[in-house]
Amino acid sequence: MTQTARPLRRNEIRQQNETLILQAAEKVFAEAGFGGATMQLIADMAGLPKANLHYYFATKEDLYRRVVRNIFEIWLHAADSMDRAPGPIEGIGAYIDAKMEISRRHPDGSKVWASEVMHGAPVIQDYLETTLRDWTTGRAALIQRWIDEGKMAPINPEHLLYMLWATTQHYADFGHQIETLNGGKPLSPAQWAEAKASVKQMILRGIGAL
Amino acid sequence: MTQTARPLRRNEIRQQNETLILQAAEKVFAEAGFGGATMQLIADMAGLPKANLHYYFATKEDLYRRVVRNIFEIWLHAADSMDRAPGPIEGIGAYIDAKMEISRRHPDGSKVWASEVMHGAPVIQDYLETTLRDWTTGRAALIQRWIDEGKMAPINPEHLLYMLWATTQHYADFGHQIETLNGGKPLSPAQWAEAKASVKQMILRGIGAL
DNA sequence: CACCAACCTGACCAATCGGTCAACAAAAAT
DNA sequence: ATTTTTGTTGACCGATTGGTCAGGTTGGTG
Repeated sequence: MTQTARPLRRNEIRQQNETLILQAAEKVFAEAGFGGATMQLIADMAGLPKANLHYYFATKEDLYRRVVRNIFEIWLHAADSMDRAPGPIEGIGAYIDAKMEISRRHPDGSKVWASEVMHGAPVIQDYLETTLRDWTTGRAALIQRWIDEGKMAPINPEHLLYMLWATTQHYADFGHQIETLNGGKPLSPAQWAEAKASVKQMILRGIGAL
Repeated sequence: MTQTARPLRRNEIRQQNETLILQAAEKVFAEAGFGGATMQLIADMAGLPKANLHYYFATKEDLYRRVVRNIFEIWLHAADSMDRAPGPIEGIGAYIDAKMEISRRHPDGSKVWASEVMHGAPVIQDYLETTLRDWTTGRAALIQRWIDEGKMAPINPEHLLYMLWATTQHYADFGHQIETLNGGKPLSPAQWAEAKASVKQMILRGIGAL
């Protein structure tokens, strides 16, 4: 006999349904893009009537904005390990590990972000100009410090950051292509480990840190 | 007095309008995605009535398919320089140059391709499984040969190819983000040259070819 | 010149979209 | 127990979508 479900309290209902909708939305936005996604599709995937979505999120754009912000937050935290590192081997190595792990576990979020930026960042332009810009200049300064201390080769820090972003996110955004080239099967845990190791090895040697 | 336009011949009309529509479509698909793009928008950008688009391209999907194929063709040709190279420095260096130049001159095409793959390649899956797979295994073998000849460090060839694709296409797909971080201005010719040099330096050193 | 095939397009249509709303159910507050 | 707030939903709406089509125009051909 299954236990009869305890009636939910107000806070629980709200939070449960919001995360349920957000998860469904992330998936649908990733698969169809903002323009191709429909509230009906998201509702079906969440198992709720469409009108219920509009009770929690006023418009499609509001819902989309929340999804994009969630991913951005995750990425910002991924760089924490970079700051507390004595040098590029540990710092950039840990950053690659963290970002590869995100590509593996949140591929949909990564795709939504990529799609948003590709279309001119219509809803998160202010984030790019404030939070992301500050973040970037900060890390560029950190990299420059490592260069000045002789811990790595003299390299344009911004282009290094672009390479880190591009390479790690590629495994999420182009996961379908990689899967197809892998015989139609997703990367196994061992293959993920090899991907991580390959990326780390090439980049760390590429910046003269090895 | 402007010269009165000579009446166009049949072949010219067809070809002229098709390329006009394809160019407009590439731009609109890149900016709005497949789902967000509308035939009306493409028609306006091409300066033709919507019904005329359907005369040359039966459906929106047909038009989209043609756009995607065009980009794919361009990318395939970019690798020609890689084959005729004696080693990785010339071969991979030339490939990076070619792909960076494509990112610079065909950013819209690159975005359409990225969007297509991100959404599960609904219209070019067969190309991925045939042409692209053959291409990839061929180049991976070429890289492996270079490794065996001691011309570069032992590296997983597939992950190297992924890094090449990711890094070069990033400058097209995430061009808006790069532009924002560049103070809101597009990369200058000098900055593009530095981007190219940085990418080449990091990757060629990363694979132990320098 | 007459004729045909290719080209052009305003008007139209069924389908679908994001979003609204009135009526109702359930939980919390009084 | 009654009232109030919060959550739920089927039915509906105006707007927009991809696509059609009849009727007209234009270039090639004999």
